Amino acid sequence: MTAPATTRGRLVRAASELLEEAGYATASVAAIAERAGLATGALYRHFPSKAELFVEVFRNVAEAELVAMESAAERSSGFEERLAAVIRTYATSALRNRRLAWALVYEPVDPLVDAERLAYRRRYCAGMADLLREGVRTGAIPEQDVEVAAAAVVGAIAEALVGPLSPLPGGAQSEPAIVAAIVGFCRGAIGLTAGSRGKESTS
Amino acid sequence: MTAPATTRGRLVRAASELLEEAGYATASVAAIAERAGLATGALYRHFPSKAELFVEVFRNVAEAELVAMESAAERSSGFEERLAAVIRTYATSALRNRRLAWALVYEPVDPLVDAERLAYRRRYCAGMADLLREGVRTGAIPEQDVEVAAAAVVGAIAEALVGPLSPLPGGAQSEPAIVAAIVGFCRGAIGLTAGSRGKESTS
DNA sequence: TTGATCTGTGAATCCCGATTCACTAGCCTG
DNA sequence: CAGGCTAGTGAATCGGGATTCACAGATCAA
Repeated sequence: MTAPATTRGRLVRAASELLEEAGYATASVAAIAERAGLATGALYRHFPSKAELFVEVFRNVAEAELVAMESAAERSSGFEERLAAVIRTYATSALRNRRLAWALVYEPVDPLVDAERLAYRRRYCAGMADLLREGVRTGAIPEQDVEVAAAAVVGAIAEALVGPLSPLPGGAQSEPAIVAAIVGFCRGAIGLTAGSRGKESTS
Repeated sequence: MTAPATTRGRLVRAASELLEEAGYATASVAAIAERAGLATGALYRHFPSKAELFVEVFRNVAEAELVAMESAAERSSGFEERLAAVIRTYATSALRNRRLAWALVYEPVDPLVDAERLAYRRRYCAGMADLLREGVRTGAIPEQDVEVAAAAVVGAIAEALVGPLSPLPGGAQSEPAIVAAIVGFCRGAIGLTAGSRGKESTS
């Protein structure tokens, strides 16, 4: 986000940008190096392989994402607010950059990078499970299988936001509306009273 | 499922099997041909490319899946039963063969094959949206954004079942329990009263 | 029987992107 | 300034899998 002072930093930056713009597949070593203003060989002075470079890219992005969600959770108090804040944070960020979100969640990558992504998802899912557990403990939501519920919540958000079926491509809707619909969906899903469910009037 | 009478059929069969067993990446032309008892070149007598072969494979599997779900829906009456039947059908089949389900939903494939997969998901999602719309119309579930809800339901199921975070790999649970948890989750998600939510007792 | 067409063979070829490597340029240190 | 280090160059190499192709056998119609 700030200054890619070092060459290494510029490479990471270039790789991130290409990932955002055109996906992992298009982010060839040649392209990355060129964008960083280097020749292909130089990349290997800084990373043992393309995969390792992307491990770092993924780690960066994922870390930032997780931090944002954690701080969002801390900023709000009470189970319901926390849940909404976490979902909204993720949803908003994913919506801001769909391609990146897609790469982070679904896009095919080397096994090495995949491991990183998996770790990220696990942490995200674990965090969600913790949150749900808290809700169950305090009686905010009914007894339930929090592991499955957490996975399902994560999946629901991901699919609704970045999946190939996501609403925008087809029947355009405003982003806030989508986010609201998702929050409502998830609330109901885990047993909170529903509140608004996105669409107020029959269209 | 029945007789791979024609050579073409044997190729499709072989490709499906390899897809199930080890995924798209491992299903090289050489491997497919070998399993079908042919030399690599022969494949090209029947399909213009590997991708086109897999388009057919995907189409077959997806078609069967959709038919199964439709017939499940028709066999049951009333919104709640229909919904449960559809989810249970999908969940059960995915659980029976996770690898295939994964390939069908997430695994990296050529653009050509991807288009086929996308079409399949769209149809599935559209079906779900129709079902939800019916629910809204009959008053079984509250007014809501059925498009987003349908996508979220599909995503929740997929993630909970075949996603890398899915419960089985880690903390083993019985399949029926997972299916039940998912059905409960989805019921709540769209605004049905929850009923059982999978876990009856605090573990 | 002849030859035309179809199906199959499998080694050779192509393609394409990651990786290597011989070499250059700047820079610090004694 | 020589020697040694780091950073960088970009063409050549490598690897792996899809695709092609020159060459059979088999079948069938005339």
